[in-house]
Amino acid sequence: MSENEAMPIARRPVRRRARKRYHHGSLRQALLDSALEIVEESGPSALSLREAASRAGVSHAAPKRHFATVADLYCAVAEDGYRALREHLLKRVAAHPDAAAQALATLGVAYVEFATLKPGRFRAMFYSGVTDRTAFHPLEDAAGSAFEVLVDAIKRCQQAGAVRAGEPRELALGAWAIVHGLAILAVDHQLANRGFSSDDPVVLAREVTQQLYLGLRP
Amino acid sequence: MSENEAMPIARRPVRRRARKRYHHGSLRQALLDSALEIVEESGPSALSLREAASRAGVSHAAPKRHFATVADLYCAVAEDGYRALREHLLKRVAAHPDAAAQALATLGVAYVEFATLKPGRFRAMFYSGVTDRTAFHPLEDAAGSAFEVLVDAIKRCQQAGAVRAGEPRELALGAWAIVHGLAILAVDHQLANRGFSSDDPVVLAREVTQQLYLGLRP
DNA sequence: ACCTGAACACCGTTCAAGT
DNA sequence: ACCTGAACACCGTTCAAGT
Repeated sequence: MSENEAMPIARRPVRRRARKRYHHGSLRQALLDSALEIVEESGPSALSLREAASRAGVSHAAPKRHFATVADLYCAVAEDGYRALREHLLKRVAAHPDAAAQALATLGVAYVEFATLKPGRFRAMFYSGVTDRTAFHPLEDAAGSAFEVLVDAIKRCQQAGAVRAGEPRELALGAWAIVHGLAILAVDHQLANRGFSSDDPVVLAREVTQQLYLGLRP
Repeated sequence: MSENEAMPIARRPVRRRARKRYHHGSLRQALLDSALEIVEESGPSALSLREAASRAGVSHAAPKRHFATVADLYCAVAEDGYRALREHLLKRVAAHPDAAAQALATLGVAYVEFATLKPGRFRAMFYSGVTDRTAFHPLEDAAGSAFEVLVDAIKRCQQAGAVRAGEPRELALGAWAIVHGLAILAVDHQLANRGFSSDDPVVLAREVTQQLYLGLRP
């Protein structure tokens, strides 16, 4: 919005600091930090190599060595996002070391909570602009690690007799789908004005995870 | 990809046909058709006013009267998509006029089926590039109408004793979230190489809707 | 009312050149 | 190895001008 007009003045000190040495030293991380700023400020579609370079205080062609194309920068944001998501989930789950069923419910709510805390980052993680993300192995690994947190929680519930028998990964898919669907709909403002019991996605997440646990049948 | 190189030759006849009259007559529809072509060919991020104008055989500034900004074009694609989605859902549900529970299950599978049949269009409907879609009332109305199909199916199930008591809209939200999450993950290639029982999103949709119906509890 | 063509400020991407 | 600056082909958006 109006951040774009104010930006050249606001980032001058950053630019000077970054140019003390010709070799930046940690340009990759600086570009990633800029990228996170941009998506959180203006949404995933506002992310560009040139703007990230500008905020890092380097020329528009400088990112090339670190991010060959803009898709690489998007994937780095997504990878970083999956790592942060995993950390967030583990932190929330740690509060329920013994209660397996409660840990699973908390996990679902925490997923939606993560999305609402950093909507720009979450939307960037699932931004449809990048089609061939399966080619980026670090991203695939980070996404897989986050998913395993959910699979483990399902397994623990089964051992505790709190979840019915079945392939844990398959059950985890349903649990992922329901909270992911809710989170994506929430950050894309698709849930507004539709007569739901609350406007808070986290409250809706509690309802919806409960629905999945109990089932729709009478 | 390589469609871009071949395009100028391929669309010459269209251009001539469109320029027979100075006034195009139905430029809005022509631009929308071009837009659907583009998103299905190259994904939602490839959509642009200039490319749509070019395919419709008009100058790059011609869309202005019909779509003031590129966001308007995205919203028109999304609105059209919701109408098509509603039609698809109604068509599939019509096969089960008496069996309320089976109609509900079919609805969920049909949602994912729609996404996989027209992935570009489906991704465009939920493309994060447009942030303020709530301002576009025709889009909101079309989305609301599609959601009502699901709410009605839930109500019928409750009347038939196939779904437990509760606010129908709230139950519909959970059902929407789980199939929407699965559909989005599928069209964004997030389900590949994760060890699920099938690579077919429609098969997974059957599993997941069944999970929601039965519940995770033992 | 509807469309054109020039104009301007952004992009991504490439490449020769500098350190 | 890492960064710069010029260059080119795309965008969105505006605006005076044509029909």
